[in-house]
Amino acid sequence: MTDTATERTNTNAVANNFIRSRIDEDCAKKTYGEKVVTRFPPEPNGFLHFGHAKSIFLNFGLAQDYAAQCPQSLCNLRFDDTNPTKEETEYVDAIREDVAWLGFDTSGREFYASNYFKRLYHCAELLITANLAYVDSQDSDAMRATRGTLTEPGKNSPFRTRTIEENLDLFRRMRAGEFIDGAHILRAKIDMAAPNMNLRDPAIYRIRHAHHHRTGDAWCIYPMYDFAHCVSDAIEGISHSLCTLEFTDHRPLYEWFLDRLAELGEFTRPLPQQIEFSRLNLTYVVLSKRKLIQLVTGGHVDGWNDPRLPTLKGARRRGFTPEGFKRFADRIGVSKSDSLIDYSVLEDCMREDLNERAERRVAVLDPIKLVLTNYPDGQTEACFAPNHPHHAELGTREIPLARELWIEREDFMPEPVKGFFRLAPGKEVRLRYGYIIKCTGFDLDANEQVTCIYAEYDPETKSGTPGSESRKVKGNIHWLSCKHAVPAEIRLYDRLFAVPNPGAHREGDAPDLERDFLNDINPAAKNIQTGMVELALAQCEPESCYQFERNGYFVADQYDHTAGKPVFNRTVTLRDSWGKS
RNA sequence: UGGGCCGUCGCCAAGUUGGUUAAGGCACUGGGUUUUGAUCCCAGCAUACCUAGGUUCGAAUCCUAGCGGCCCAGCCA
Repeated sequence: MTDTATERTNTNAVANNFIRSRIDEDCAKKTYGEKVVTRFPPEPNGFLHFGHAKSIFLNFGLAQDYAAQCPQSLCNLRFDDTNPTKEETEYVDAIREDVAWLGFDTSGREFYASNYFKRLYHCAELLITANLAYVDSQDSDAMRATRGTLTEPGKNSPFRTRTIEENLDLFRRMRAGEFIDGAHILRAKIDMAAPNMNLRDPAIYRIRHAHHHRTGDAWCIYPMYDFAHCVSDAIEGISHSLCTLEFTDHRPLYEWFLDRLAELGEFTRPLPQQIEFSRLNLTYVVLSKRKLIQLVTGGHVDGWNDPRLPTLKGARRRGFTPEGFKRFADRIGVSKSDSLIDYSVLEDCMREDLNERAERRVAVLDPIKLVLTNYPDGQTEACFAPNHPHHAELGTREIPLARELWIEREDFMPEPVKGFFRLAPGKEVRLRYGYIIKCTGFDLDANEQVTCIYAEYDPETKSGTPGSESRKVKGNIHWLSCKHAVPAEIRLYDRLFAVPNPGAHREGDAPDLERDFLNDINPAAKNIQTGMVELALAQCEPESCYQFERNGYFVADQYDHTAGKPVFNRTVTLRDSWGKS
């Protein structure tokens, strides 16, 4: 193990990974001089999701970390906008916001593949001139038919032998708009018999008479990903171009383009290198763009920022935090093996972050009335609760106690089961920050539902007073004075899907059975109810995070929360070793 | 059955120019603190690195043969 790797382990910092090792080598050899330049290259055709968060922390994090030893290290936000039929400005703005939300300032380092259209076009002509690209006039069906299969080589196009002059002429006319979509296509001249399908004369430029969100109608031909991406990397001086595993087979093509262009004098070495890592797989969610779109357009969720959705917009509204995502990214690491991360890992990361930063408050989510029969009617007294158990400097706040209180319905059992140590007839429990009480009875309605609970308090046991510690009770429940609480809309969210792998085969399924992931949606993932909260909670700002004691972490809704109508979303519950067993 | 990538504890993941006892995190289990069944603290947790052979004084690391998983036949990215 290297010294730096040992340090990382000892300081419990980010673990070493194969990408860092590669970069370390390049730094040691000064391959790229004093810089490590990465890029985050989303296509602006959808919203960013949890998988992108992994990539963002990887790319921006690397540039940030290496800035210490390689001062010129940077990470570019680059919109990969080479397909005008799918991309929109709306997404560009949303992506920029999400990246900023995660904590990365992209001002001054915002790039677009479309900014390089002229240069890309020039590179294409260069390849044609070098007899390394040709205009094919077969239609897409014919191209598919001659591409061969995984086990059989393809056949050369009849247009493969066109002269350089003819190719140049046709390509220029393509660019001039003389042809309709699909009439011709520019292909790299590599090898139709290559075992790697990507090398069988891949398409470089296609005709698309479409309006581009940034270049308007200036172009009617657009470069393909494989061509645009490597050239964009080279133009921006990217040193390490990180992408997911499915692009591994594209690397030879990435290198082919850049090597040829370097030989032709268009780029100087060192050239950027592509390195692949495995994409994020998470249980209980779907992360494919197609499925996400289906959920939104099919009305299965309430828009792209639905708190149930694994989009960054949804996460923010759910109350997930950038710091929580950072923890998550560090925890799952980076490698090339296919991994499946349990959703609880993400939830734990959010809990850990929120535990540290969220002030405590009291909310009764499913209120039932408790009457202290020996407490004077009309009397009110102050109880004091710390705002954070580990941070005394955050102070305390006053919580008024009176005769009639709201407590959590599930904190009372008329006939307690074994191990239940909250309130039950004849049993004692402490009102958190208040007195010890003893249950003396309860009312039932016609449906045998508990409607009211009665108890007597012990005046000698008030929290914080001398002698209050003399008697210990195991149970400790939260409460709110009826007169001093306000109703709030409480949105209880849970995992979007009811099964770990939505849409996947299950044991016992017929081999040919096709399951629809939509059928695996968890109908209980959203549950809206009215609870009672501390008075001051209504006044908080949207997006304020709190721990509602004994209930979980909640956030004031980004859009709907107002002082007049408070709305809180449950981010994640507290861990509960009682509920488990 | 073409090519590429991967296979180390329940989940991640170091280690892979062969060298004594296979990092770390999460989960889990046990104990302690605690006015949140939360948090926090302490301890435990792979004679074993997909399998089988082989090379070697010595192999997770090298060789051979298998097995298993993922990706690729868009004028998408």
